[in-house]
Order: sequence, then structure tokens, then C-alpha cells
Amino acid sequence: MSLWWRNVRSLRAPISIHIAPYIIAQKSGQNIRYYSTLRPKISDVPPDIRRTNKNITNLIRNGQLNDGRRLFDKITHRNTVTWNSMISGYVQQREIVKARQLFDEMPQRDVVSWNLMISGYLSCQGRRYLDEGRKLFDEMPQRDFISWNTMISGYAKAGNMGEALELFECMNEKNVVSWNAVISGFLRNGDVKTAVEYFKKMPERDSASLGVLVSGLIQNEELDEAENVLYEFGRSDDGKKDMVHAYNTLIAGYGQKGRVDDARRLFDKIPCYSGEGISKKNRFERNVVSWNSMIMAYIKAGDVVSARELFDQITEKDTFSWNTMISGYVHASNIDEASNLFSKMPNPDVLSWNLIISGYAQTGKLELAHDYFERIPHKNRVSWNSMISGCERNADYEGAIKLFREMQQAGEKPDRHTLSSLLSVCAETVALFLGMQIHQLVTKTVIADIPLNNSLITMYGRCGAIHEAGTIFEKMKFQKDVISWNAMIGGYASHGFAFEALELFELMKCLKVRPTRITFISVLNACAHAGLVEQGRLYFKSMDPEFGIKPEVEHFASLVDIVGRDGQLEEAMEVINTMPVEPDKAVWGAVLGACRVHNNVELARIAAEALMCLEPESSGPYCLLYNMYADAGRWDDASEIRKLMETNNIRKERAYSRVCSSSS
DNA sequence: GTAGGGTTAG
Repeated sequence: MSLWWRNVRSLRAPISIHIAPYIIAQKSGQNIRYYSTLRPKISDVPPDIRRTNKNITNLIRNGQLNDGRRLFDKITHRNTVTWNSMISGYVQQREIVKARQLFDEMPQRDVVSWNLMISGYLSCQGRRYLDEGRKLFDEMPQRDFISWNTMISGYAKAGNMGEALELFECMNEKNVVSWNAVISGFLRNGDVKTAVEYFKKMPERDSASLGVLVSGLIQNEELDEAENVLYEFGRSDDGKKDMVHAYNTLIAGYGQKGRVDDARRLFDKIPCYSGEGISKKNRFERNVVSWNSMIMAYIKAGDVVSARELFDQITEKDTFSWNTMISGYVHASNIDEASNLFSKMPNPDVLSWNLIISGYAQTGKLELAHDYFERIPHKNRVSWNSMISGCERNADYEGAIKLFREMQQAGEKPDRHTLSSLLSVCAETVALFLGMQIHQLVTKTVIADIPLNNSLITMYGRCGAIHEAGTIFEKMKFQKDVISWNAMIGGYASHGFAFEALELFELMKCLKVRPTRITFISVLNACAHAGLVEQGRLYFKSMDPEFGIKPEVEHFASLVDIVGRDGQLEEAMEVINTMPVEPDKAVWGAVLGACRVHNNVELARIAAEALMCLEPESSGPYCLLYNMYADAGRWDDASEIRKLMETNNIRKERAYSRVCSSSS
């Protein structure tokens, strides 16, 4: 009989919640481990199985899930750990269906298999998955602490504190992780008071308990309270080394909230030894995470210089340090320094590569981004997404769709980021058919959040499918943000539904949603299209006094458009002459359009000349002016324009549409 | 290979 079996005893949970008996083993030494199944001694495992298990785990850890699966399929000698490792890989990637398939297929399941599967379900969003996890929990033949704690934290994370507590109370023997899990649940659900209550009454605390409380307080915006807790309970904590963990949490918290000075104050409180003195095992000193968190705080605050100063001081930089610093330069659009660091860093991981890609894409260097993308040893989903969104933002719409096809061929599944970029592509290229396909993918693969719904509304709005846009908008009910409103108002406004646009704008104001500059662009546009001159003027005048939005050149362009269409060309010119910004092509374009409608050739000439300066290559103003002269029978002036076109080497460009060719 | 707390990318 092996040794550990001696310590196993069984406990029975109350019948009320129908839980089968489970088996718990005792703590053994420092490492708390609980075993609930007979496991073979490591020396009994054949070396080839041990080797493949290690290889699979490494592949999965390296993000090469599909390679891991290929290896798994190839080998014939597997043990339960092999199956579990593979399941764990799928669980990490939220590929719950594939995980379940393996779970159902495997010849022998141990408690780890069940725990893995439960945690897989619970890490997916939605009540359905929560119930599925619970079903497994109730069905499993034996439970250990991990099963219980997984289930408790699953409920807590989903905000179901009632169910979490019910299970917690049922546990005859709770361990410190169980306590930490419920406390974390209270904090996650904003119940700071109860969390502190439980923290105070828990029978024993470990280093994570303090961390749970501190980070939970930070999430609840109680930063100063977090610092108090740190001092009050941190003192009694004999694990000095673990104190750094809690300090790091707070440094990161201050950094996240932009309180960089407080972060630094705390950072300076952590001693920084240089090798001598107390035994290294249990002392309170800065570790690399402290440095990384402080660097991040500076980066969040936009202080790349101070961040770099610290970065250069770290003696043992890890991949995090490098990546954080690179991300700082990427955020500051300093791609040269970012790629300089990248070339110096010892072991760039996929994240480093992705940072460089988005750095190049952000600065418009799409070619370079692509070069790096091709060179990534193991692309992950973010690599694909970065490249796709890079294409989208640099108007390489065909490139974005081509990459998406390649991504699918490579077996990488789209997520909300992929889909949102693709929806932008559809909106920009007015590709309704493709947009509808992406919409289907959205329904199938993710739970649409506010930004994704906004992208859908924008896409449908841009494509003129106002009804579909409205359906999504309506379905969002109370989960809208100002972008949702803007997208819907913009959709109406750009497709001639001025009345609906303005009605929605009024509703938005009634509901106290603050309009933005984008809202007003659509609103004024709607007024222009509907010929609502007086209303347009009023809306324009209300922008600054009522909403604190200073009109920008787009708004002036709309105002010029509104009054110009109405034939108030003098007023239009007065707007231009008195506005605080330089008129752009939209402004002059509005004037020119108004002149065309109201037959004012002299003013048209002024506007056209202004446009010729702003857009020397465009034939538009020349043609318009030519036609106006021709219509007026002023053939001399007309031929002068024609000559001007020739001397300036302007060709009448063919009208083209930007509809994406890959949309079918 | 599974549960609770700290730092990086789209």
C-alpha cells in the first residue's frame, strides 16, 4: 500500500445539494497537495510516455496547440496525463468542444480530467457553460479540493455569489484557497464590506489572501484603503518574500489609475539589496515584477523617459521587462527605438513580435509589418489580428480579407478583435454581403459585447441596411454607449433618414447621453440633407454652450453645406471668413456644390480655385467649373478651364467604386 | 495536467 493512501479519508457533504462522497488527502509538508486517485509512481511511467508528455506540454506552453495535437494523434502510448495535457491545452484556448471530445474519448479519467473539464466550462462565458460545469461536478465520482474551489470560483467569477457561498458552506473542510476564492468573489462583485469581514474571520491566511484583498480593493477603486490593508496585515505576515507580491499589486494598481507618484512612493519602499545580508530565501526585496510594474506605471503616464531609466537599471530583465518597454515605445509611436530594443532582446516571444507588427502598422509602415509577420516563428491569434487590423487601418482592405482567409486556412479561429476589424473593412468598402457573413460568424463564435455590436451597427449603417442596424441597436437596450448612438444616427443621416436621425438625437439627449463631436457631424449632415436650415443653425449654435464641444472644421463644413444648399451663399462665405480654423476641401466642396445648384459662377470660381490648391490632382473642381461655364454659354471661360487642365496635366478620372471585390 | 493574488500585445 503506498504511503499517501494512509492519509486519505472521506467526508460526506449534506444531502441537500446532492453531492457524492469525495475524498481528501492531507497536507504533506510545505507543498499542499491533494490526491484522490491512485497514481503510479513516476518511475513506473515508461520513459517514452514521459518524454512525449513533456513534449506536448512544452508545445502547448509555447502556444503551438495544433502541433501538440498532431503529436498526440501520432503516438500510440498514452497515459491519463497525456490526455489531460491535451485537454488542458484546449481549455486554455477556450476550445471547449474539442476538450470535451477528448474527455469523452479517453479510456480512463482521473480527478484531474474532471477538474480540467469543469474549469474549461467555467472559463467560458454564459450560464449554459456554468450549468454544464456544475453537471460534471455533480456527476464526477470523486471530488478533491480543486474540484470544489474551481466550482466556487466559477460561480464567484460569474457573479453568482449565492451559489458560490452555498457550495462554500457545504465544504466540511475548507482550505485557504476556498476562502480566497469567495473573498475574491465578493470583491469582484463590488461587496468590499463582506470581503473584509470574511478576510478577518478566515482561520488562516496565506500570501495570496492579502494579494486577493489588495487587488480586489484596487478593482473597487479603494486604492488608499488597499494601502492601509497592506500595512495592517502585511506586518503580521511572516512570509516576507510574499509581501513583495502584494506591493507589486498595489504598484500596478496605482499605475493603472494613473497615480504614478504613489506607485513610485511604494516602489521606493521596497528595499533593493545587492546580494549581501539576510538569506535570500525570505526577504522583502524588489523582484523583477516590481520593476516591470513600475515601468508600466510610467508608460501608462506617458513618461517613456523615466520608464527607460528604470529599464536600464534592471539587472535581471525578463521577457516581460523587454516587452513592456517595447510596448512603451510602440504607444509613443517611436517604432525605431521599439525595433532597436527588439533586435537586442535575447529571446523575443510571440508577444514581442506582435508588438513590433502593430508598431509598424500604426505608423503606416504596412510593408515592414508584413515582413515581420511572415518571420514570426509561431504566430498566434493576436499576430493575425494585429496584421488584419493593421491592414484595415491603413486602408488595405483586400489585404485584410486575404489575411483572414489565410488565418482560417491556418486553423486559427477568429475572435471579437478579428471580427471587429473585418466589420470595419466591410463598412469602409460597403460590402454588405461579406458583412452579413461576418455577422453570422459573430453570432456563432462570440457573445457580442458593446464595441462589437457598435461595429455591426456601423457596418449595416454604412451599407444602407438601416433596418438591420436598427435591429441590433434595439437589441442592445440598456447596454449602449455613445458610440452606439453615433453609429445609428450616422447610419440614418448618411442614407437620407434625416427625420429618424434627428429623432434619435433628441431621444439620446432626453436619456442624458452626452453627444460627441461625431454625433454632431451626423446631426448636421442630416439637417443638410433634409434642408432643415433653421434647425441646423440651432444645433450648431448649441454645440459649445450646451455640450462643451468646440465646432471643428467638419462641423463648419456641414454648416456651410446647410446654408449653402438653401441658397444663402453670402452667409456661407461669412461662416468661412469668420471660422477659427482653415477651411478644408469639405468646406469648399460644400460651397462649390451650392454654387452649382444656385448657379453662382463667380463664387464657384473662388471655391474651385481653393479646391485646386488643396487637391491639385483632382479633376472634380475643373469639371464642375467647366460645366457651369458651358451651361451659362460662357465658352471662352470654359475653354480656359480646359486649357488649365491640360497645362496642369489633369485627367478626368473614371468614376470608380471602392466596393471590395472579395465580397462574394 | 487542475483551484485563489502581481507585470506585456490586437
